[in-house]
Formats: sequence, structure tokens, C-alpha cells
Amino acid sequence: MLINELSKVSGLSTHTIRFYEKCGLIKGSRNESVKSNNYFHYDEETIRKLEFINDAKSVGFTIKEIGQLVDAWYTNSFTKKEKLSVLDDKLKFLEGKLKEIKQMKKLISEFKEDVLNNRC
Amino acid sequence: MLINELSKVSGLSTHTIRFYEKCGLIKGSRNESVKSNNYFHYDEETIRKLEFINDAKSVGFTIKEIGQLVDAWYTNSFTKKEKLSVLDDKLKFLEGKLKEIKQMKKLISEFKEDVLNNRC
DNA sequence: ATAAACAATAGAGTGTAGTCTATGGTCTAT
DNA sequence: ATAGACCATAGACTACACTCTATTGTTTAT
Repeated sequence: MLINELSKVSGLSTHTIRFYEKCGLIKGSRNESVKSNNYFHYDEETIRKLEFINDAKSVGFTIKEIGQLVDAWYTNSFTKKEKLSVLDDKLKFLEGKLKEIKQMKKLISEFKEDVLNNRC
Repeated sequence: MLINELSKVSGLSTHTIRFYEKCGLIKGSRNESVKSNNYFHYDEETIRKLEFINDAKSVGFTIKEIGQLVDAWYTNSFTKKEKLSVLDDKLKFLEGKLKEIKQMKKLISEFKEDVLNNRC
């Protein structure tokens, strides 16, 4: 699949996809036997990766961190220990976020109560 | 309290405080009787506001949204109905975040399982 | 053969949220 | 009165994550 199709199935612009490629988050492959062009080809795995990237972004991970996660998961550039360390870090981060969000929900609910009872 | 003290108690730089002031998130007051300077004075309420701003930022609210929340809570520029609408929007947003984070936690835990069992 | 649609790269531009620098004025202690 | 710490404003600069433009080359349909 070429970039245009990937763009359509993922809902991301070709610009964004190229940006992620440049950041090392995804990796298209070039068909060496074709010499007339140097188009990148993407597989189904890349679609899942892009979905993961989207999810990871929306919970507050930066591109760099997502890169680490993708590496920890997809490549062998990390040892088992390093992979686990990265994943544990992220889990801890998410645990913190979860608490913060629950607290903020409580706070805003209290605001609501105050507004409803004309206390502000 | 002047900006330097506020900076110390809040842990935010004077730059950041002035930035928030410019964005309308906080509001220092000037002592009209003093004509030799135009220093801003901040009260205890501002400290609490800055804490709230910090919390709100870390759960993913933008400065603009925090401005809305602060307005909805502190000022009378909104009707009761508008205030509730703003607060309900934010609650919905947080509910969504909560789900996303739980899902991401699950996903990363699965990654961990796979690493532990040498499945990748 | 040629227009339309697609591809790649480089690099400029945008919005957000700060962060820093320059400048000039003020306050406090000596 | 003067050094050192403080204040305000304006505007330049930064990092992040895109987003767009320009340029050039390729593929496909007619």
C-alpha cells in the first residue's frame, strides 16, 4: 500500500505520515527490484502502529516516548530488561494520570454543585 | 504579595506567571494609592488558582480551556446555564480520557506479558 | 503524448505554551 | 547616593507536533 492509501485508511494526512516516518515511528519499505521510483510501501502492521500512535498521543505521550514504546515492542534494539523498564515507566505515568483525572473530575463536580446551589 | 513571592510559593517562574496573567488566567491588582510604581499584587486565591491551573494542564486542558473553567467558576461573565455547560463538557472530556488511559494501560500490560514470555 | 493524480524531499510556516533578553524604572539597605 | 534586588513591558527565541509549499520525478488513463 502506498502513502495515499495509508492516509485514507488511517485518517492521517500524508504530511503527518511522512512526519512520523521521519521521526522513526513507522517504516515503509522500498521495493529494490523497482528502479524507476523510490516509493515507500506500507503493510497492515503500519495501520495498527498508526492507531497505536494516535491512542498513545491522546493519553499524553510525546512522539519521542511513543518511539521508545514502538522500539520496545517491535525491534530488538533493547534488551528484555530495557524493554520492561520502558513499559513500567509508561505504566507508572498512566497510573499517575489516572489519579489526576479522577481528582479533576471530583473537583469539577464540586464546581457544578456550587453552581447548581448558587454558591458562586 | 508581589510576583517574586508568588513565584516562590507556586513554584512557577515569574515569566510563566506573567504569561498566565497575559492570558487572563490570573489577575493581579494594582494599588491605586501608590503612584511611584505599578507593581501587581497577588492574594492567596491566586495561589490556589495556579495550583488548579497546574492540575488542569496535566490532565490535558489547554490554556484556553482553563481560562473558560476559571471564568465559569470565578466570574459572573457566564450565566448559570453556560457555566454548567462548560463544566459538563470538561467532565465528558475527562470521562473519555479515563477510558483511553485504562485501555492504554491494558495494552502496555499486554506488551509486558509478551516481553516476559519472550513472544517478541 | 499529455494531463491528472500520485510520489519524494527540503524547507518554510503555524499554534501552543512557555522561556529568555533587553530596557528602563523602583525599592531597600548601607 | 549608590549597589543589589526587585518590578514591568515588549519582543525575540525555543520545543513540540504538525501542516503546507515548492520542486521534481513517476504512474495511469485517455
